[in-house]
Amino acid sequence: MASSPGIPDIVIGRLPIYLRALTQMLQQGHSITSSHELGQRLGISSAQIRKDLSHFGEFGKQGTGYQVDHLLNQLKNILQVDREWPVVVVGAGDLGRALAHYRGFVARGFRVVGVFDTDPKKVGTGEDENRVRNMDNLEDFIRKNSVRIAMLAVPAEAAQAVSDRLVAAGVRAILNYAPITLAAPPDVHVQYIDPVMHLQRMTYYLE
Amino acid sequence: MASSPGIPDIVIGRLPIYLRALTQMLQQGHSITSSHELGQRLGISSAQIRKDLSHFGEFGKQGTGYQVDHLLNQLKNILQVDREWPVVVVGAGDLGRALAHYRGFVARGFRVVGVFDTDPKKVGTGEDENRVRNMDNLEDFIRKNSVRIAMLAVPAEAAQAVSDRLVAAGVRAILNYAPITLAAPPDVHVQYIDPVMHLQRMTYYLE
DNA sequence: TAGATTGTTAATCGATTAACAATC
DNA sequence: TAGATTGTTAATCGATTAACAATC
Repeated sequence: MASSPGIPDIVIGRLPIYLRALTQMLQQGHSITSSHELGQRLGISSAQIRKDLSHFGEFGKQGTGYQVDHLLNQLKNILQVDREWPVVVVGAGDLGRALAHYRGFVARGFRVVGVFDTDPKKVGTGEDENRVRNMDNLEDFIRKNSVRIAMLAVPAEAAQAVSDRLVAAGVRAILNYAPITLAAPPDVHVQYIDPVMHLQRMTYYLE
Repeated sequence: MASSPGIPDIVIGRLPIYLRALTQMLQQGHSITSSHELGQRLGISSAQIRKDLSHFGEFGKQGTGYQVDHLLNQLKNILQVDREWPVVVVGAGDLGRALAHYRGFVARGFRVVGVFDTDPKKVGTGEDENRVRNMDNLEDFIRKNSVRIAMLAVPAEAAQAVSDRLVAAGVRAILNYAPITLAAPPDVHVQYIDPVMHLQRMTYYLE
């Protein structure tokens, strides 16, 4: 999770938000926008958006604003999603299969190229790229396909062990759906998705 | 999303992380811990953990640390997850069904009490509480069951309209899986889960 | 030109960390 | 008692915001 250069992590975290909003704007036919308009949509100040973008260059025009498609492409380039990253899904339970079937990845830079599970009943089920593979072949597959990104949808008890195998095989980014904090080397990026944590954050404010 | 009292939002957001780690510690048989130990596990400084907790009271003992089960219960109380919140899932696609089937909610304060979809082919499928209900009955169901929390797993195009209906019916917390920013009144809390945004955040650092 | 909006600097605000007295 | 760790204060650090010259 180390970030050597000068750009704050929190800024990087907002770029995908901008990217998503700009994509939507383009779909809605907006060809020009401004930091003010974008900010209003997202509940972010216009100053923050301009400041964030200024870390990477100048993308706008005084008096006019930003060309949506141009800014979009710049952000894709910065985030390195102007290409298609192969991704493996580990765990073929309900969630793993939902991830494997999800149609929204490709348009945004990712393609699920392999799904893995230990359960012999699950291995072999599913169509094409979603055919569930045996976990024994995990490392081979990752190496042969130069996979750098994995989504982890196994039970909490298994998550750390699987994570270690992924890292050893060359994975450098893990999106972990198991509700535990993973231990990983500093050059491996881990992000967490745990719906319960989001819900618990909201119940604090309820009533 | 308004937070009137003095406790920073960012602090509230860390409490579920502490809660999760403490639960795991208890399972592993630790009955006592310290801010230092907890911090190491989570990659957070011990000072920050003590500072965060100090907003809510004094939960430790000098020289000793924290009684895990006691701190756990205190945090559950603060976050209001020392009870069981009824939750509806809207959208019975792959993701919605995965959420409906997920066994991990109940132990952490939430119970899926209803699943809704517009598709007549889906309505009526599923067992017991997971039986998919017709969207026409959404408002009635929410009111009758005093539901305050919803998980939104519908296509992006439908999300805003469904959100408006949920809010009108009394929902005050929405966990949105659709990849769009929702517009909602200030007293409605919205959290977002978009795996692609997490992936895009990591690709920035790859290579 | 007049109006609008950028990119950037300086000021403000808030969060994190370091340090330590209190005390178990 | 001696060692350890809390809760809290003050210092540091970093992020956000306000303001504005530049300029399209």
